[in-house]
Amino acid sequence: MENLRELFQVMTRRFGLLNKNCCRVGEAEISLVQSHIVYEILRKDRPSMQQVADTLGMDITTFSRQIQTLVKMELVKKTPFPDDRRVSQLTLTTQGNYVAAKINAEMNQYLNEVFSNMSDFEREMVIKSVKLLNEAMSKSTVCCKPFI
Amino acid sequence: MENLRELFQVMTRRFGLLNKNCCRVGEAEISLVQSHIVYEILRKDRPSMQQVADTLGMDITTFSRQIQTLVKMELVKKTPFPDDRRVSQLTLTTQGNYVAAKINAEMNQYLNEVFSNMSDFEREMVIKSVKLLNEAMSKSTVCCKPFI
DNA sequence: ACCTAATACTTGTAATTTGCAAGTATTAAA
DNA sequence: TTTAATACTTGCAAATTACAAGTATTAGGT
Repeated sequence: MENLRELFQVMTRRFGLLNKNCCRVGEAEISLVQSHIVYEILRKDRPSMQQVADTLGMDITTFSRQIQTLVKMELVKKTPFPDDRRVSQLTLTTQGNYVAAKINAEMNQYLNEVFSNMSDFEREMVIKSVKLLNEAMSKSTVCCKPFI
Repeated sequence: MENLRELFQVMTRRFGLLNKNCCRVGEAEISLVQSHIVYEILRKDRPSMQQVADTLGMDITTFSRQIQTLVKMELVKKTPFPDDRRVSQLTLTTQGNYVAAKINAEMNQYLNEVFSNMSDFEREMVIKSVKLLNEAMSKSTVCCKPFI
């Protein structure tokens, strides 16, 4: 059998680099982790800090400080949750939404370019495969902490 | 069309977390970036610093210091290259090889578990897809700096 | 051969990021 | 009503990062 790990290592590294390069939006420059945070806040509905931190596998203290910076940058808003005043609900500001959309567009542009090098059949196969992988990984018991 | 970016974001995050969790080898604990470095040194034949740094998309100064730590940990050896004394050739020590092998084994164990949730057909398809993706990404002009 | 430029790396420094310990505030459970 | 658990925040101190500026070596032009 060919080397499975090598295949996946190279693939994930490429995507990691992609994420790294795609976080400059106009004047606002956000880090890789910050872009992941913004992405998750967009995807979920008013999530709590703990929720997002768990999803991303981040230490809550590190996360807390990252949120502080994002709030200062006026990309994220923290509102106390009325039903349980310990928790803060996270939302994106208008500017935050803009930044998220911009990054999203860049990523999709890249993905489309990647897929443009494939036939329709191949494209379908790859998409199906990624879905399969995601499902299979979520079933795994070996790894990893954040069970998304 | 379904949301391409979401699919890939989730997949790469999972693999990222996997890498993060899989770097504890006995007493030696190495960081995520260090494990990437060790992996690349193993894969290449006596690479130079610049080579590995480029492959990983790391700043050479950051890389230099990471190598210093890995040398102190006795996982990596730096030898001056006779034909060009500016360059240092990187190799793994015995212990370095052991650590690399251990991490590799863990990763493969995880991958095997993931694949055990699939049929033979699906497994073949996924592997073929990852290969396709790697090829397509390497052809892209949009991204990313390190052209591996 | 000789001067200049380019390459391969290293160090100074300063900012950012990280996580453990230990804190506060609030809610749940006994 | 006391105790425990949860959701976060701050005090640190260590690790990581990158820009600027350095050294050493090699390549190129004349």
